[in-house]
Amino acid sequence: MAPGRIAQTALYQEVAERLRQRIFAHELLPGIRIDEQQLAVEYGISRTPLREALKVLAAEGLVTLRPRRGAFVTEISDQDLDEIFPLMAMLEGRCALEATRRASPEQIARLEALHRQLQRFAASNQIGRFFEVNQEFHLRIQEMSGNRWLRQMIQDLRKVLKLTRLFSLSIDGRLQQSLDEHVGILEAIRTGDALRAQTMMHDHILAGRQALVRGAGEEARVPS
Amino acid sequence: MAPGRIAQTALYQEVAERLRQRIFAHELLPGIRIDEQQLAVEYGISRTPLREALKVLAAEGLVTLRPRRGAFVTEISDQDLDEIFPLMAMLEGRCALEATRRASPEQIARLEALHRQLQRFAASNQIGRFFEVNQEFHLRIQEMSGNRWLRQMIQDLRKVLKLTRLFSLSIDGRLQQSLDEHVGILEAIRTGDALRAQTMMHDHILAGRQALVRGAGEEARVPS
DNA sequence: TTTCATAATTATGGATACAGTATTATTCGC
DNA sequence: GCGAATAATACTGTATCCATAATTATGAAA
Repeated sequence: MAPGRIAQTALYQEVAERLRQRIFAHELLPGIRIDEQQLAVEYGISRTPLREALKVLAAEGLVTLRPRRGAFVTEISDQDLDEIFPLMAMLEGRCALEATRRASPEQIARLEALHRQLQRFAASNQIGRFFEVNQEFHLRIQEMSGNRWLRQMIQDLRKVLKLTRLFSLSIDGRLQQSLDEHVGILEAIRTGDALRAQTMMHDHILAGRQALVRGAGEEARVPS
Repeated sequence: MAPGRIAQTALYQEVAERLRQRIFAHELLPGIRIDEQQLAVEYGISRTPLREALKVLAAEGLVTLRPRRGAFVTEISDQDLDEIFPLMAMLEGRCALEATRRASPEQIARLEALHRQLQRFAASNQIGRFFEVNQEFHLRIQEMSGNRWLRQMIQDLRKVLKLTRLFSLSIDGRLQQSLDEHVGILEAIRTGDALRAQTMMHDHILAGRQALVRGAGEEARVPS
């Protein structure tokens, strides 16, 4: 093990996180086999923590373990996407509902600050930054809902979604459309209209999926 | 390892399943520490597959791994229940909605057969059997929804719920009330009223939680 | 030339051994 | 007698080793 490491977190957790990042970065593409031995050598660790990390990722659905066959990055089908997005819409809609009911003025102000950041990144067409802050925006609302399990569930699904190359935001006009939808959501939260916030968030998520379907085939390619 | 075992599934999966059953049977109570070494000796296996099994259970939320402290059976608070039940209600409601839209006459007939079984077990006050078939009833509707992710999500939450001793069905009158609610759900599914099926299932789940809250303190004890 | 069977190689799954850290108990000092 | 510090013990975390199963390659036969 590398000396100087404080090792407060277990090694298998670190390995799991590194693998997650590589999967999310599409460096490890869905379907390919994850070579335990090679990775162990590459990371300079033994196979034991690596195997434990793979078990964790398998439980998250990011990798699929075939007995005696090895670990493979999970492949997500279009049908999976069609099943997951409506779920996400429902769950995030619920978040918006609960968040609206419990929102404090400070929390709303924080959301609006994030929204202004989004506007800036959209104006300068910084899609990467927009993507990050957008995640932060949604995460914040999930936290505001006060329901730990609801938030966890959404995060788990989002991990699975990150397996695919979803660049709905890079589709022409989607960035502005997304911003407009955020304005509506914020408005509903600000005025305390929980049901409207729920509906708008719900439709916002589904609109993301719609943009994907429309832009199918022309999705951006990222050189691994 | 026991000879004669075909061992198609990995050992860690078997161990995980055995531990799950012991946790669900409340043989391993929430909060207690799971002794790796002792269990390894007890099962006649090494610590390696046991540790992998614990990682899986941790991902499911059944056990909590405290770094350098060991594995503990997860403790569920009342607040957790208050957060989980509305979620379950929403998710199972959604299942009922989708199931209604896709229901074939054969599937409906199968549901009604299960319902008749429930009536029999209720009449003879066989709570254990009722509980089992009740699970089957709900699971069937989840499968009918055709959404793999929705079903998985509900099953995951249900696992966590099984950590606690939830015997709402053993509370006086709840058995009959549950049956009545099922009648309503079945009626909605049969007539194709998806929205009504959703609402009724939603309320059915919440009613289970309500019964629990009312019956708090007087919950029945089940040996093992 | 293609297909099937057998053998060899490689990788996964499980066991055992070792090191490091945390907890607990005992002893010493105040 | 009580509290703190140090030492010992026990358990987690990691590495190495071994066995078994799967896959691939090679050779022979059709």
